[in-house]
Amino acid sequence: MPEPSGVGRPRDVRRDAAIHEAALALLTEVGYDQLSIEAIAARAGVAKTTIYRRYRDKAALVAAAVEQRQGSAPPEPVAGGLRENLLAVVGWLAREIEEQEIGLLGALFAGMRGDARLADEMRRILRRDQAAMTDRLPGEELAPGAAELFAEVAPAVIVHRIVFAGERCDERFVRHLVDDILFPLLRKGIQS
Amino acid sequence: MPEPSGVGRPRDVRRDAAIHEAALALLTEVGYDQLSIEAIAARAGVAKTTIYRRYRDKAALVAAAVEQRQGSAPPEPVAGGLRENLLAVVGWLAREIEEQEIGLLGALFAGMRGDARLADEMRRILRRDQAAMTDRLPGEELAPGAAELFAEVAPAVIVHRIVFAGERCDERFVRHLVDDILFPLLRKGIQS
Amino acid sequence: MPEPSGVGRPRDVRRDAAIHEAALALLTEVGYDQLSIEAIAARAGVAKTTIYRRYRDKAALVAAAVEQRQGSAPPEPVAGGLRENLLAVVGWLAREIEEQEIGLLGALFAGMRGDARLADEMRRILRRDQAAMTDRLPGEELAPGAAELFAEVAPAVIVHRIVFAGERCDERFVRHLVDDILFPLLRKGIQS
Amino acid sequence: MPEPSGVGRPRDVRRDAAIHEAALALLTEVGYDQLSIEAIAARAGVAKTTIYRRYRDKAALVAAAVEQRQGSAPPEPVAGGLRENLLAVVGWLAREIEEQEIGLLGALFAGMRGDARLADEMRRILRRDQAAMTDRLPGEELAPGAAELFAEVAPAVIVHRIVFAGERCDERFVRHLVDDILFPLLRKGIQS
DNA sequence: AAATAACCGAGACGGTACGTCAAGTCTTGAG
DNA sequence: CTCAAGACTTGACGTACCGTCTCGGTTATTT
Repeated sequence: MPEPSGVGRPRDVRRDAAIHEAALALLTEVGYDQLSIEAIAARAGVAKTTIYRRYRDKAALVAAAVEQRQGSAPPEPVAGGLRENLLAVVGWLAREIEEQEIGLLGALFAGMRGDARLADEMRRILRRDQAAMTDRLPGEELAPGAAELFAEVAPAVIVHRIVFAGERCDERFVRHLVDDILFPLLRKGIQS
Repeated sequence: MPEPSGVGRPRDVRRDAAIHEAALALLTEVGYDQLSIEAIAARAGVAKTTIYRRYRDKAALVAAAVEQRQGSAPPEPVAGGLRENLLAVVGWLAREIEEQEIGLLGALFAGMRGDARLADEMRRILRRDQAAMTDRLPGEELAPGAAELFAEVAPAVIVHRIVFAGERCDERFVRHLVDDILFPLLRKGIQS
Repeated sequence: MPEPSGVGRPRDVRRDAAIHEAALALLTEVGYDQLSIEAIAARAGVAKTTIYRRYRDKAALVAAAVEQRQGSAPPEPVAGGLRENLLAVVGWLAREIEEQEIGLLGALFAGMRGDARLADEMRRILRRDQAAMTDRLPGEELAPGAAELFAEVAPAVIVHRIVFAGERCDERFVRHLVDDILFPLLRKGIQS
Repeated sequence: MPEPSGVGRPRDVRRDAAIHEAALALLTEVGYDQLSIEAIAARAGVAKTTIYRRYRDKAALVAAAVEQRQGSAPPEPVAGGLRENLLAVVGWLAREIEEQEIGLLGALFAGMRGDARLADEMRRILRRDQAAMTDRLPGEELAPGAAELFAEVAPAVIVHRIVFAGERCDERFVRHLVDDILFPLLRKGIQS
């Protein structure tokens, strides 16, 4: 993509916003592979060329749209022990993924084939929140390496449930995930 | 799909095979969303009609092809304790997923939107091996509910690693998964 | 263009007709360079691909449409001498060119660049009527080589008048062309 | 087009020249309907705006470029009779047309539809040289009205040969045109 | 000297049409 | 009824130019 070089008429940022908005809306409405540039352009009230000037293809557009979107912030550490904080963070994560990441996951799966660059981009985005997320856990109760373990297991199980089991991540599931999996794994002094 | 009713010229089973073969080959070559019925027909040396007579659309075809494909069987239980058997089963699972399920995952993600029927179909297929798989684990060392936990965690972490981390599932990772996650979770008498 | 090979569903001849009709109509309405395949398809009630299956591009389509179109037949030889027959034939030719060849001329000029094949095609079409035309002239009054001379001069002057002078070819002009140019040139025994 | 009013920064005449040059070069290279303003601007090293400030559209630009281009002057009258002068003038005319008018003709045909103003402009340009041309012919040998007849027939037959017959205008053709057509028509005392 | 007015390059923008591709349906003729 | 071949409609693709419109910056003339 030819980056805007500063000379010439500057790009209209309202168009960027409109495109992102339309893309995200349609993404959640129809899913990734039913998503068409044509429809995004129409919804955004923008010419197709205006999109193609910015993004090489659908994958790049979705990546940008998702990156720019700001999800809600991870919850502040709460009073109480590790378990309470795990419940808070996992609950937040489950909602976050459930709400809008699904379309993104489709983009990732569908697009990473034949476009390693996109795959990397996606992974970068996905990792973005992880640091902030694991910071919320109280260090003193954690086993060594627990943060990595959390990032490895928690999103995996949540995504797996949503996509492969096709079930919601309700309160009960969050408690199950914390009590039966994460808490035993992460708390200090349990490693065999 | 109009099931063949028995009268008239019978369907040529060699065509079914050729179609499946071509579909799976192209699936791993180009990925799900670059997969075209047109190309499958060409590769299989078969008319498009012959495919549409059998499957409603691309999703159904892929589902059938994946279902019919026989992966290698899960390993027999080995002498030794739970850990050895976990290593064997997880190693097999990782190879299985790594080798060819990726295209299927793309299909699942991309297709489940707007086609709940397909999603269910896919889930049914995915669950098929799980029973056989968990049967391989020695019951006497397992905590109660361990089989479900295994099915919930192991594939999730493997898929997550491949897709989101974009890393291989080598021997080292398998040991890590078993020793740091599965073994602590599943062995009898560890539940708090 | 892949010629239809006989096997498979045959092309629908009514579509050919509709396409030709729409092309000729739009050609005379808007001219060659304002002519779009898209509009032809819409007018003919036919998909764009159905046109592109038959013709490589606009030029080829116009060539075919013009070729297929049957203009009126040249007039029968009339009683009377050479001059009367010349008047009849030239009058017919002028009307023929004036009515609908103009768009074709545009196609020819615009398209022969970069497509020698089309140019040849066009020339073939243009020459088609000439033989029939010159047959109408009474041989016994003609100087040797008069038929070639007629074909060389008469269409040239008519086209030149329409296009370059931008004037109609009325009765007066036809008489002028015959009396002042063609008759002196073609009648036997005048060669110096 | 807003004519430059004298105040403000004056237009850069070198740009006019560059635009004309590029236009004519591309015109002969790719033909009229493959000619794009975008390409002309690129070739001339000039912004599109700079062209659109001067010309309403492609047709106007081509018209101006062709008008400004100076072809070679018609030959001086030579010693000898009418035939020799005809040979000289027709030879010059054939070369002139053959060399570079073809693209112009395409412009004319393609553009006169829907732009009568352009057509008139073109005709004006085409007629420009005719007066000078016919002045070269020795009046005393000419039949009355011969100049008009020459202008009517000679360019017509030349253009027709190039475009419709697709053949070169070599020495032989020039002699044929003069001896078999123009000389008999134009010389004094031959009119029946 | 400043103000004004037009020129200029660069490129965004909404459009229109291009020519291609694949989807899924339909039609023919042969088996 | 199956099958191969291929026509057909539909709809999106990504590209190319169109002609218009900002921008920032550059000359000239006019005040």
